[in-house]
Amino acid sequence: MPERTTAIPGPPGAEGGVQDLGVALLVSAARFTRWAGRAADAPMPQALWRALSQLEELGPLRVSALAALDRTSQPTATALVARLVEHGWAVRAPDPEDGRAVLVDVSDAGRRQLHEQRAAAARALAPSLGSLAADERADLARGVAVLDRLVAREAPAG
Amino acid sequence: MPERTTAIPGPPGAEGGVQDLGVALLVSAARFTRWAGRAADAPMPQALWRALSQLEELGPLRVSALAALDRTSQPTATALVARLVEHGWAVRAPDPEDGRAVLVDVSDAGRRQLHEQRAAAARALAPSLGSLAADERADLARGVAVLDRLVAREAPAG
DNA sequence: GTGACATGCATAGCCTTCCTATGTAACCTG
DNA sequence: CAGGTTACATAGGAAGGCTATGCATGTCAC
Repeated sequence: MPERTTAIPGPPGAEGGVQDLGVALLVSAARFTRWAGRAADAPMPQALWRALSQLEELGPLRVSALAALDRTSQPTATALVARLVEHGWAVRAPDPEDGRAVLVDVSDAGRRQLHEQRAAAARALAPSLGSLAADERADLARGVAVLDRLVAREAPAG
Repeated sequence: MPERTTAIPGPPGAEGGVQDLGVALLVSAARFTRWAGRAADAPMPQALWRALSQLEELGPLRVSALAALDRTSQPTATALVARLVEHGWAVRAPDPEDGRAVLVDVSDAGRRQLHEQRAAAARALAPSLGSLAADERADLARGVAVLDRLVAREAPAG
């Protein structure tokens, strides 16, 4: 094999960095997400799991707020909510303060489902993560923390 | 704000870490991928960009090898290759050693497109990454490195 | 050789997940 | 209460992915 030079020149030494870091991060995150999504045979499709997580984290939400948080269009959020409600994982209630708005929240069944989903994901990933050295896991955890802050910072004000 | 407790509870038991790390990683990676994918108005759809990157990194590949690397089904890889070829970003050649097989490789146009894609992604992410502190970026870079190793380790033998 | 199985890719048909554009009902402002 | 704005729903369509299946080529036992 001709050993092509790598397509993603990592930030080996100097700064080189912000540009490469962004691309490397995007590539790695995308590949990992894809891999993990297939490895874990999910009880719930990704889109629903994402939406349901947002609801659990951030309480009752309007459809449009959910759309903003999930970075989807409002129609997509409407559809997601409809499917969640069909499954019994979320409930819709009129907003007492605004007749146009709808407040969506997780149901108890949704919470249970979410825990199961997370457990399945954890099971699927455990072997791989377990094969890492302790300091690698620590690096990964710090990276995740930064990533969380990054994404949160870009989040809509709500 | 009611301050709901975090959505990602840990297993009460012993080490606590690996499980949570996996779920947190998956959640963050998925959210980041989704956010970045929308923020960068991509000249090329994600699926094509993924496939093309693999081709550039790993040289001429059989369709089935590409499928394995990209964690897609073989029919999906066939479709991706067809679209890449349509755009002129990849070329197909018969495998001289196996009449059934096809060797796919990036074209020069594909390489140019890929560089442009990466530049666009870098531009889109630069402001966010730039807003991080230097040590945060370093943490992130280390995390990405670990993630790369993790995904690579799970990759098919090829 | 030649029949039987294995392998590599293509095709068919379907589902999910998104999008934009547009409609409708409820709010607000003068 | 007319006109604009806001919040959600609906319509229609594209992309990306899957399983199942078909077809051609290799491989191996005999």
